[in-house]
Amino acid sequence: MKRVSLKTIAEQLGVSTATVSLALSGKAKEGRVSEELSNKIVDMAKELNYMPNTLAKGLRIGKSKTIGLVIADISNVFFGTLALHIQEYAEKEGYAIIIVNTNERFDKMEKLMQLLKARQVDGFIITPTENSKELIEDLIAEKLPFVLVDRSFPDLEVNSVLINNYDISYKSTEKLIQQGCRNIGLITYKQNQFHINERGRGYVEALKDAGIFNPENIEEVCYDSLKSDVDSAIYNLINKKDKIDGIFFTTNSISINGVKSLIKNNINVPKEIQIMCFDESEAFYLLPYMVPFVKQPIEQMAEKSMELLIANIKMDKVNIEIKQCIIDAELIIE
Amino acid sequence: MKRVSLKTIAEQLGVSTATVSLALSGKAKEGRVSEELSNKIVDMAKELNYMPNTLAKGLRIGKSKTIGLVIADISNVFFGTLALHIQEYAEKEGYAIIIVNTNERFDKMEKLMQLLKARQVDGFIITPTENSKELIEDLIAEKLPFVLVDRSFPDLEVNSVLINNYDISYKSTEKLIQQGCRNIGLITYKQNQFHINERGRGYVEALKDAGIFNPENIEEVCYDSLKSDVDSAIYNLINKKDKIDGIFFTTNSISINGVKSLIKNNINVPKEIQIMCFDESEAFYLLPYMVPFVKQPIEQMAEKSMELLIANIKMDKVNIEIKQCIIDAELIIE
DNA sequence: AATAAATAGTTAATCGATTAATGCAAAATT
DNA sequence: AATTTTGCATTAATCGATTAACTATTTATT
Repeated sequence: MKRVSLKTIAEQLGVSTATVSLALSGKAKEGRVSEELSNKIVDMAKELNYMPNTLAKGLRIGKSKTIGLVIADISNVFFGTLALHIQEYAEKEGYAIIIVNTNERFDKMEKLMQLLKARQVDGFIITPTENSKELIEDLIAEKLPFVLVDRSFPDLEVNSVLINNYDISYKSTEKLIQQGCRNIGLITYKQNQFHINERGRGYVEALKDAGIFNPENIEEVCYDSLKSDVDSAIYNLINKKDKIDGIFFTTNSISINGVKSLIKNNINVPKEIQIMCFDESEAFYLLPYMVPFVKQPIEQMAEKSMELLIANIKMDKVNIEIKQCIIDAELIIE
Repeated sequence: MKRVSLKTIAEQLGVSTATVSLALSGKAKEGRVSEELSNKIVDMAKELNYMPNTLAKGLRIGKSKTIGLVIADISNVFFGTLALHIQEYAEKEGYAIIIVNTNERFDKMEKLMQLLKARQVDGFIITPTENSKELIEDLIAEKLPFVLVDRSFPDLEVNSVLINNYDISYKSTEKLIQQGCRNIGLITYKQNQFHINERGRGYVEALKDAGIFNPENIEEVCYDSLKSDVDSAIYNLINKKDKIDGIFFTTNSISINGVKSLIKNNINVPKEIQIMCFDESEAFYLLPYMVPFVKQPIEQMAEKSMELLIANIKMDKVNIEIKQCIIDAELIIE
C-alpha cells in the first residue's frame, strides 16, 4: 500500500499536481481552478484519505510549523502544566511541539538546541539552564525567533515571559513578618539564575526594610542532591540558638521537601514555624493547616509565550520586536 | 545570512553535493571519496557551522526520525515522568519526540493522530483514551509502527507495555485484608478502560476469595469532575452503616483526592480506615503515617516501549513482530 | 601493449508540495 | 475580422539531502 500523495490524486483524475495542490490548499480562486474540478479533487482526496506530507511542505516553504520547547524537567508539575498549555495553544495555531528535557544541564541544553535547529523548528520556547546565556546569544545572532519563559538573563534584551519574582517574594516575606515572624529563614538554590536570585533578593530586602535581616538564616541547596540538602538546611535552621520562626522556600521542589523535612522533625507548623512556599502542590492539601504559597499564572505564561513567539515568527526575521512580559504571581494565603 | 546547505559547502570547495553528502555521512569509503577531500569537507562543514536539514533528509529517505507520543495528560506526574524517560531513550536513539495531549478525549486523540501522521512520524507511543480502539485499528491497517503503554485493548493483538494490573490489585487488596480490614471500599473511574477495570477486578476477586465482597462498597467517579466525585464517594463510604475499614484507590489522581478527602473528614488513617493507593506521590510523605502504594516501574516502561517501537520501525513494515510486555509493579508498604 | 581492476568523483533522478511563468482555448472587445 | 481579455490548467523550477548509475583517470595484471 503506497502513500497517497498529490501525484496519486493527480493521476487518478488525469490532472497536474499543481492543480491538485491549488485546489486542496483553498487557492482554487487565485490559482484559477474551476469550482467543478476543485470539488472533484477535494472529493478524491477524501476518498483516498490523502494527508499532506508536512516534511515536503516544510522543506518547500521553509517553515516546519514546529516549535521547540526546551524544558528543564518535564516531570516537574510546574513545567508539565506549562507544557500542557503551551501545547494546547500551539495546536490551535497549527504548530506541533517537540519537547526536550535539559535536566538543568548546560551540555544537554546545547546538544538539544542543535537537534531542534536541525529539525528546522520555526521558533523556540525555552526555560534556559544556568549559564546558558551564550546559547541564547547564538539564537539572536542566527535571528531565530524565541521566547524565554520562567527565567531570563537580566542583561539580555530578549523576548521573555516572567513573573514578578522580586515583588512577590518581598510581599511573601512581608506577610510572614506581619504574621509575627521575627527570625525568618530562607532556603534557596545555590546557583546563578536570575529568577531565583530575585526571589532571594525580595526576601532580603523585606527583612532589611523591617530591620530584622540576618544573613546567617540563608541556606543554599543543590539541585542534584536536593533531598539531603534540604534536610540539612532544615536541620541547621531549627537548631539555631536564635530560634527561627518562619521560613521562605524559593521553588516548588524546595517547598515540598522543606515541608516534608519539617514534619519529619516534628516541627509544629505554623505554631513553631510559619512557612511560605513557592508554587501550589497537591501535597499541601493533605496537611491540617493551610499552607500559604505563591501561585504562578502558568496558563497565562503559556499563552503569552506562544503569542510573543508567533508574532515574532510572523515578522519573518526582519523586524523582530522584543518584549519583556511580566505577569504577576499571586499570594494565596487562605 | 543564508542557510548553509550541502550546496554551500560544495560550492566553496568546488565539488559536487554528492561528494559532500558522502563525506559528511561517513560514507567516504563506500562512496569512494579520498580521505584528503573528505577531511577538507568535514572541516569546511565545521567552519560554516553546517547543520543538516532534517526535513529534507526525512523526505528523501522516507523516515522523519520522529516519534509521536500521545499522552493523556502531561501535567500528571505519572505521564510527565513517563514522557521524561521516553524522551531520554528516544534521544539516545536519535529520535525526537512530538508530544500531544488528549486530555482523555477521543475527539482530541483522533485529531492529534492525524496531525502526527501528517508529520510523518516513524512510529507512535500511545496511552489510548477510552473507546479509541478504532484509531488503533487504523494504525494496524496502515501498517504504522506503534506501542501502547499503560493501557491496551484486551482483544487487540498489538505491541503493548503494561503492568500486572490485576495481580497487583489483588495483592494490594489482600494486604489490606491481612492487615485486618473486613469491609473494604473501592474508588475507581466510571469508564471503559481495560487497565482500570483490571484493577477493579483484582479488588473484587481478592474480596470474593476472602468471602467478604460487597458490591455496595464500590464507588465510581468521573475524570471531568474528579474532586467533587471523590468527595461524595468518600462521604458515601464513611457513612455506611457497616463501617468501612479500608479503601483501595485505583489511580494516582483518585488516591490523592481520596486521601485529601479523608483528612477533610477527620478520618484517622490508618486507625479508622486503612488505605492502599495507586502510584507514589510526594504528598504522601507529608503525612505522619506511611501511605502504602503500588509503585509503577515507569522508567522500565519507557525503556521497553522505545525498545519495542524501534524494533518495529526497523523491521520496516514487513515482519511486524507483536509483543505484549507486562512489567510487574511493586507494592510499597514500608 | 592490451586489458582488467581500482580509485575518485560527477550526474541526475528522487522524495512531495508549492508557485512563478506560461500556454491555450473560448469569450469579449474594438 | 483582428485583437485583447479572461478562464483554466500545465510546465518546470525549487526546497536540501541521498544514492544508483555513470565517467574518467590511474594502477595492476596478463
